[in-house]
Amino acid sequence: MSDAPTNSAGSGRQPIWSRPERGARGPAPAHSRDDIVTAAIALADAAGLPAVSMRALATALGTGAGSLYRYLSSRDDLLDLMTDRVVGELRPYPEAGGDWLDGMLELARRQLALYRRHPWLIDVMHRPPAIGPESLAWFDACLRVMTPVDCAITAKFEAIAMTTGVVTLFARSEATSAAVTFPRFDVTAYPHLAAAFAEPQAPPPRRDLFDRTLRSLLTGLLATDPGDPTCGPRDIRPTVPGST
Amino acid sequence: MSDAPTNSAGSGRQPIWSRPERGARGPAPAHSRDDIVTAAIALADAAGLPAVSMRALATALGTGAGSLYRYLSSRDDLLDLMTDRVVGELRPYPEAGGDWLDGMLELARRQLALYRRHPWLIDVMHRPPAIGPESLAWFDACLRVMTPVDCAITAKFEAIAMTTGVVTLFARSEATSAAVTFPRFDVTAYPHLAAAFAEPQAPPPRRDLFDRTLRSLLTGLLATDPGDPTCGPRDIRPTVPGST
DNA sequence: CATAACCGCGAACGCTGTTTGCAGTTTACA
DNA sequence: TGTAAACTGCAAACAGCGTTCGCGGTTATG
Repeated sequence: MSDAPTNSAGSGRQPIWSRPERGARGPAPAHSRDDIVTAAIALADAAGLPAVSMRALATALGTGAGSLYRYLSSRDDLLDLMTDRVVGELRPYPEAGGDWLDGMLELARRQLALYRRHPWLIDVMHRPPAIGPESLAWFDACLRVMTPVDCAITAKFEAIAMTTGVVTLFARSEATSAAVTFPRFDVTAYPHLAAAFAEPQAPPPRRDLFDRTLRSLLTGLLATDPGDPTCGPRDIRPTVPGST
Repeated sequence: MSDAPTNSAGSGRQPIWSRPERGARGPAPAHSRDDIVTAAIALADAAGLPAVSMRALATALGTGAGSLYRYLSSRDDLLDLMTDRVVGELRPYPEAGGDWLDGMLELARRQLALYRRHPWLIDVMHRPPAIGPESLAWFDACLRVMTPVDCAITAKFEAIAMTTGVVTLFARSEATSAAVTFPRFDVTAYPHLAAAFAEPQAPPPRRDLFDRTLRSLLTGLLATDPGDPTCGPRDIRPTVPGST
């Protein structure tokens, strides 16, 4: 557990979405990619990602572990498919036209809800992401929401990356909040920490930390540097979705 | 790989730092905790975290895999020790007195440098952190730097958590930047993405993304406490074309 | 001195992802 | 139509992992 991340692209093979689901010669496969992914997601939702072993998945499908390699070239392929499948749950995406910051916040909130619905996503996301069609659609939706923002595309990509990153931070923080227990140390060596714990317990934490964090981040990344031509607000240029 | 994170505290045992390094009865141990941790870090620095298997580590120490369990109750203990050891490399910590934002940025930069020096830290950090003495010292340093900020302690803890989280985001982004390759899809289904790729390649990405991100984040998180002028502007919402 | 505790060691357990060879089935092509 | 290639399912096996267990030898305590 918790070792170096890998994904299917790391092994030099092309992603699973560009491989045919079945050959044209032999008998019809007993299962489909969708069936396998559905069963795997059910297992992960029920008992976490470690429960999705090739043997357990095969058992759930009523077959053997080795047979799964007729459909997947590796377990990473399976995780890629699972990820892209649940990313599809983020649909339908909001239309362009509203405030871009509210739009991005809505997308981020939906993403956080997805992490809550499928906590194993937090574990999967450790690996370099394998971008499937649904992930591309989500990217596209982000760019559409940010259409009114007139800055370099790289800045928008940065904003997307940081947004999803912050979402994962919150998701992980929520998932492990109960496990963060400070050990009983000799706190005299840490005066500020001791003072912090000595203070009267603060009121319940602000509930809008998620929104505030993302608002600060996005405005800072996309709108705070008017002197820099590569980022920040410029002239209003009417943009049409889909136009180059 | 990339499965559910665990740490030594998860198994209900007390952290390794509160367990005696050796008993008082038998022969002197052939190795020390520090030796083992040093060897493990050397292995991880050289070949990544997967290279730090109990067998490989034992071989590097000239012993057997099972013998390591005289010193560690699990591999998670080893990872905890490794983490806390390298966190010690963040010392010496800056004195209080300067601008707290600059101080936090300096701490964050040092943390990022640590991730670059020990890339396996990115993989280790997936697990809920086991807080050792060096981690506590780092926490204390953060609180000391933020002393002039007059807000609730919970807000400072939030700021620390988000800061280290953003650092890990950047570290992971740097470590896997070469692996992020978009697949050759039919981009016609993703008009905004296609438009983004059709645009002339943007100039090299801004170098100060790290600083800008953290400045936006920290000011946004800590400057919202009413009645505190030292925390900076309260309304950082800029004027962006397209936003209502 | 005896006893309990500790150390190093090697073999083994259960688990993982993955590979391989075999038998049976379906399709494509000559 | 016949044959060969390609494909499927399956069980066994491989290599690796973290971890446990029982063994003899060593050390400190009562």
